[in-house]
Amino acid sequence: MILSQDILNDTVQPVQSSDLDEETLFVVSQTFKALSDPTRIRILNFLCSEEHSVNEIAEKLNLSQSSVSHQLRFLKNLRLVKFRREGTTLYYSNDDDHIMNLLQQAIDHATHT
Amino acid sequence: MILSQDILNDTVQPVQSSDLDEETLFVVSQTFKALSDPTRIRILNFLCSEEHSVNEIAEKLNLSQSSVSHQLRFLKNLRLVKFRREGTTLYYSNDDDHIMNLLQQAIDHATHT
DNA sequence: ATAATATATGAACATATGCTCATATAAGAA
DNA sequence: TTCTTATATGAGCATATGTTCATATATTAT
Repeated sequence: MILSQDILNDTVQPVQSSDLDEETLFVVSQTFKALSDPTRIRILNFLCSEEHSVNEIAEKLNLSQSSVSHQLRFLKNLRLVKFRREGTTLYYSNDDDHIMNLLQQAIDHATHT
Repeated sequence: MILSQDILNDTVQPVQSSDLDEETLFVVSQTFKALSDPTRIRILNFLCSEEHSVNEIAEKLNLSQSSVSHQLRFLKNLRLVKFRREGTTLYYSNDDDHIMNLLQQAIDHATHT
């Protein structure tokens, strides 16, 4: 069985550490900050497979509507999620496959250890 | 040119969102928290290629010795870095290639955008 | 033992974060 | 319009976080 980790570890070329400019530093830290909270991780993981409304998220994950809404705004500002309206209901979904991939790798890493 | 991202995106199988247990949630969030601070990102990026002493890190990155030491303790607790002693000098280095890989991917993603 | 150098640590402080509560807004139904 | 449902938002609060300052510890040299 070939895991994505193995493929990665075999193909990445040695990376040299160059100084990171402030812009990059900000974007990277913000991105990881988004993934550093259990509630946001659960929301992103829930949105990983398919779209869900705010209330669905709140109910399934046992969170308050307000808390979910606040976190979704955070994630939307970072363009990690997007939404589509249907009447009064907003369906949120994944908007950044690459970051979702990072999350999945970390989950695999943590689970598989 | 084949990028690691392309390889990844082509090989990962669709992931189903299952509920994450508390343990996994904690480990994943802690890991990303380590990568969510600009200072720690700079330190890890600096240690990416080769080992450095505490003072080297502080001088090269223009940080206080105390701040670097505190952050290194944080990173060591998460087993992201390790150290080796030589006299009174401690040389710190990367201790988790997989997480370093995540960081590099995020930096590439941010830079390459 | 004393001094010098390298690193670690604890307290204090300012700021950031995430939650709840109450309320506002928005869209559709009656 | 009024009511209902779904979501957004701001204030307030408790906790977490990152830095500095002062000092402790550890290793080596004299």
